[in-house]
Amino acid sequence: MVTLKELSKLLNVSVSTVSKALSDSSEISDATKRRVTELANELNYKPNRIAQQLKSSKTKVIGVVVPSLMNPFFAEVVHGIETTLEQHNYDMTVCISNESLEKEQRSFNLLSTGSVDGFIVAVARETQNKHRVKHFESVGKTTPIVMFDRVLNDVSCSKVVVDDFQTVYEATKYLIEDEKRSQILLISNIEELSVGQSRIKGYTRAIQEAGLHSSVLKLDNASNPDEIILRYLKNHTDIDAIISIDHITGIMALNMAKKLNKNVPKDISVIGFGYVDSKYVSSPRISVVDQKGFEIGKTSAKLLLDELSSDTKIKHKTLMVKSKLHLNETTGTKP
Amino acid sequence: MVTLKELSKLLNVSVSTVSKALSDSSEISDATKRRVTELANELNYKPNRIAQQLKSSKTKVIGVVVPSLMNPFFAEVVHGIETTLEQHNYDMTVCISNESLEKEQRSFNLLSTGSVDGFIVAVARETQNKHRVKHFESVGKTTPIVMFDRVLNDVSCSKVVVDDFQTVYEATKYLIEDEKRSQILLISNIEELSVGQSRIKGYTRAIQEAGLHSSVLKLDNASNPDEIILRYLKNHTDIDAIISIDHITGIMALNMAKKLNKNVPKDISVIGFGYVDSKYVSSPRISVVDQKGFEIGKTSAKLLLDELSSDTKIKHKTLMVKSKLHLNETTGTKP
DNA sequence: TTGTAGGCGTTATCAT
DNA sequence: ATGATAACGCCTACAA
Repeated sequence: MVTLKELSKLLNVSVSTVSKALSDSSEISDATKRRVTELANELNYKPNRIAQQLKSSKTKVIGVVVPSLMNPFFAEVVHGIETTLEQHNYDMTVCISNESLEKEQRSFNLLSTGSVDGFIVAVARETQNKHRVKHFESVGKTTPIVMFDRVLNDVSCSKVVVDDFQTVYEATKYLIEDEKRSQILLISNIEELSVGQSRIKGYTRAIQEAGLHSSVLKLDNASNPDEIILRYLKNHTDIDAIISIDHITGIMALNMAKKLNKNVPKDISVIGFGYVDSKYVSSPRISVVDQKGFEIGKTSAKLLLDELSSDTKIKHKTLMVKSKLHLNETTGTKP
Repeated sequence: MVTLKELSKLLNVSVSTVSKALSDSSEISDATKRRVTELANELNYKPNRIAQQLKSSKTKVIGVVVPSLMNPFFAEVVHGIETTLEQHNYDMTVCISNESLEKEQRSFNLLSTGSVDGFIVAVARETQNKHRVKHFESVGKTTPIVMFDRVLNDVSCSKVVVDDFQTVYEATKYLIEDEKRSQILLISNIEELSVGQSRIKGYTRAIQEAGLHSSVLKLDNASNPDEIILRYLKNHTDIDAIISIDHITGIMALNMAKKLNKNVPKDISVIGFGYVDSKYVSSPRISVVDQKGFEIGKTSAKLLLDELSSDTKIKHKTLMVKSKLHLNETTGTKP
């Protein structure tokens, strides 16, 4: 690792001259600038980022803490974050909480010691269930935090949320009004999460307003979700529409309906949740509520960078990224 | 951010005393140790990691550069990396190359300026196609690199590879010998990658050895891969087995076969590629070659950490993680 | 135009 | 047992 000091020795000038020359300072003569830059290029000099960080007490690194990367929604969000950060020459340190409170705390504590300029986080399941907020509050005092999707209302920080209630409300209404469905089943594997609850409420509201009967199938992280769905459909042959609120059970439900020789969408309409590419792994191509993970990631990163660059303390914002219902072949009577 | 200096002022002792007391040095009296640690706890002192990094010229951070996170294989690998790193108190900076050479180079150049102690990388498609290796070679001189899956043979560094040839060879042989299939179609969307070529070779070898006719359907990143597969199956009604070598076209092929009223696995056996959880989104549950992404991630991280901790320069190793064929319901005459 | 000196926060060596 | 000093690599106000 070649340093300013070494360059200065080789050139018989002082360290500060080298430093200034490399930053093209007007104080330095063109002649020395040339000499310096030439040697710097030759030896492939690159300023040591750690030293720069210590000096400036800015790292240009963001800590990203997510529950999982195997959930394509979070993978998409992280991708969105990376896209925006890289445009602004920021790096990201990614930590995976695995839905564990303790792991999340460790990540925050470790990274908040000067390693990152800010955080973007979707809080772990356990954290949300136990309502533990101390690690966010203590870190948040000195380092800006942006929460997305999984958000804690009682923590004061910026947030990027999804209109979960509204989206599912509208999707359900669509099934009722446009598709004339009346026995609509909601399938959930995330009912203990705040986002899950909002989605279920959206469904319930639409069902109630239409004077219909609501049916919610909770899978409780069972190991055989497909079989549970199959059994349910067998025992409730009147179901004529299914809406799933996570990224995988929609496709399962579609497959199970087909297994029971139901025609989709003629006999049963299906709407899944997640991201647009889901449609490629199902036949017919599944209609989905696109959570816009990429968008959420970009928005979160921008929000955080704004907060970091503004000298005046902005008060925390909450932005909403609207989901979008993509109708494909599992809805509509004419597929 | 409270520093040693501040503590030392408040306690009327020198900075070095505080530093030693906090690291429980035997030079310091128990009395002062107590005084120091008490105040440190009270003020929630945490050593500044950047300063430690500058002093020790070790960052305890690994740079991870992958082509994508939307491909569940890479997401799984990154998860495996994180799991191992976190056990050893390392963090990771994740960069997504998006299959772009230029982005990959930028990431390497930026991070190699003291930001990370080592790299784990799966090289981008473009890099592999254009055979550009300079950024790896120049960085590799000073910083250890581990390549996984997408590997460049002419770069000297440690590698973690998959036995692609052997795995597909065996899977094909299984279809031929155990399932008595004779018209086996291979579907590929990654034929330009080295791993894709190895897989195709494994297939071809098995087919040739059995004296059968080989058929390879290349999708060329088409926007309507499902339709291409459907058309192919329509025009080649004699196909009695399908093997896909990427993570998504296997499920597509299964769905298309069903659409043509083929019974899977009675009429057609299907084997996909990817990871075990794929089976949850298909019906019947798809048989897959599990690439063991998690394992690959853990192995890569361990290999790198070994290299970092050993003072003697180990020469570079190449490890192999064996894939495993998981037979589910899309193979076998008795599902 | 160039050089000197000090400091970012920590740690290690060498006095006292 | 405690403190002073230097150093990691960079930057910059101030001197020369």
